[in-house]
Amino acid sequence: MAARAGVSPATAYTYVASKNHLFAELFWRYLDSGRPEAAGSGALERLRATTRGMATQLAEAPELSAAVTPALLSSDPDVERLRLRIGAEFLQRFADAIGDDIPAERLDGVLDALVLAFSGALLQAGMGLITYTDLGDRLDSVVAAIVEGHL
Amino acid sequence: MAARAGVSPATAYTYVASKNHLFAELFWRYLDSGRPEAAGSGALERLRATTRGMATQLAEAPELSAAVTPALLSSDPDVERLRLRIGAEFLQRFADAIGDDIPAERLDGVLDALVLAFSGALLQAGMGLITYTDLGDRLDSVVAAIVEGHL
DNA sequence: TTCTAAGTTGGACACGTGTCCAGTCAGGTG
DNA sequence: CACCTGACTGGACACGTGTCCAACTTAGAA
Repeated sequence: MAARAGVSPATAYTYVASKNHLFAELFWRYLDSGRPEAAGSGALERLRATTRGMATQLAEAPELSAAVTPALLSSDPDVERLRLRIGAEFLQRFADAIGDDIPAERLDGVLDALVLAFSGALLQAGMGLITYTDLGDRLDSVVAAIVEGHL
Repeated sequence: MAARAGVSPATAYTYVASKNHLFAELFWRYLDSGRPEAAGSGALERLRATTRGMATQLAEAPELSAAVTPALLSSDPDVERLRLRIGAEFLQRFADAIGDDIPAERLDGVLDALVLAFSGALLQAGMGLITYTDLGDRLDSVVAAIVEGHL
């Protein structure tokens, strides 16, 4: 990557702390570039639009998505920062999608379940167990299973 | 580890393919050693007993649990085999816990959500975002959020 | 006894991922 | 003009994770 950027490896390390940090940074910027404006009449519809949107985005950059999975596990402080930001971003998007369609006393559990399931799905895609293309369909049914009964 | 086993590193590599394979194998054996006999009167109760049991087990070997998280991401064929086995084991345990308390046409989605959420939780614990000790509580509310409305 | 096969070994080698540092170079400042 | 500063560089070095191989040991078969 340093070569592609026209600098020496040593110089590259003055911009990013590690390979993992580089991947995490790229992923974060890519994710951030695709902020959704998930509209829809109900929480389920908006949630699905949200996961669909993210799944589509990931499917459009499968190498990056696959590379970020192990990268985000690093204990590198710069990676940790981005990890938290990415996690918070997921949470925010799901919360926005739900709006106030789910009673406050159940919201945390549902959000938690959504974030964990989404992380799990990313993990499985990162390991090649499912393709990033299949992510969307898979998440549809999972999202439905989670929010059903809370609306 | 070779030194602890009293053999040379070269010999160790005749038994395991890689460091990742070693961790995956140890984790699988550890997981397999703690097969639950989750009994209970309802699916929710049995599911909670199942996740509780696994969370407790993981909490008792946090180093191993943390080590296996990145290890399982490896593309090493031996790791891949174990990964599938471990995933299948999770699925089986959840299916057993649910029994026939959830209608067949919804079972797949619910199981999928449970497995993904559980993987996600393992991931978060492996990254140090939550402790293995907190896993149990966290999973309780997530499991409830998922199966609620399907019973 | 001799031979064989399996298991084991030290040590050389390779690659990826960084770290470190002395030195160069270009651009702006006085 | 000389000087300074900050960015950049080659190259040496270090560590972890494996791979490979010729040689050695040992148990059991012939």
